Amino acid sequence: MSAFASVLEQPAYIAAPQLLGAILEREISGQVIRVRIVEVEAYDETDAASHSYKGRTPRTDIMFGEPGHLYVYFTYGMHYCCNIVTGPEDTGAAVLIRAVEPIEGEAFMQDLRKQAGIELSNGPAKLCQALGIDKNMNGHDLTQAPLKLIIQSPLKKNEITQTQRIGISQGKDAPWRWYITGNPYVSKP
DNA sequence: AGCGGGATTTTCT
DNA sequence: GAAAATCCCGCTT
Repeated sequence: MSAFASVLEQPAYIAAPQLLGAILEREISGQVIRVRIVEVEAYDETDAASHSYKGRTPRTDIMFGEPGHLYVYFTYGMHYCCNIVTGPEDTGAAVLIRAVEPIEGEAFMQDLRKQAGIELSNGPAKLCQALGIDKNMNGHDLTQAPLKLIIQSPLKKNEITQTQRIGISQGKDAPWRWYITGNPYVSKP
């Protein structure tokens, strides 16, 4: 079994820390952008903060679908955020990507974002804009172009910080946020 | 440096 | 009708 499937078929809170350090490869307008995931949060249907908590709706349908697909949601009337659906299938689980670090194509990301430096991708709505992700990408299979997820070998435990999630009112107690310790693109340490 | 409002979709009360 | 897994801008200390 590939690393992709064996990681993502697990529950979100187990898959999430293993996605730190993974590479996202985006092809858009003939350009290639590559970034590294540096901050994630886990959500599932047992979790009051999750969109899937209150059951399956047209919007959350993707979360209950196949692991390894992309769940994009529109929020606050202005912003897109993207998640990686995890398993087991039909559990309404996903990992929110909160921050990424540019590796390649940073100049083109700046064109999409109209911002530079840390501001390129140190937050969930920011990185979606920098990668040109919108609702047309909802349900996309992350093994396929133009957006691929490439999972790397797991980071050492001392490179990862685990803490509580950000920007939610319910379920604040669950320590379901992970980030790469000391990485400058992390939205809030 | 820090607070407060605005933008405006999907869902629930 | 209001709140939400957010960000940005303008105003005040």
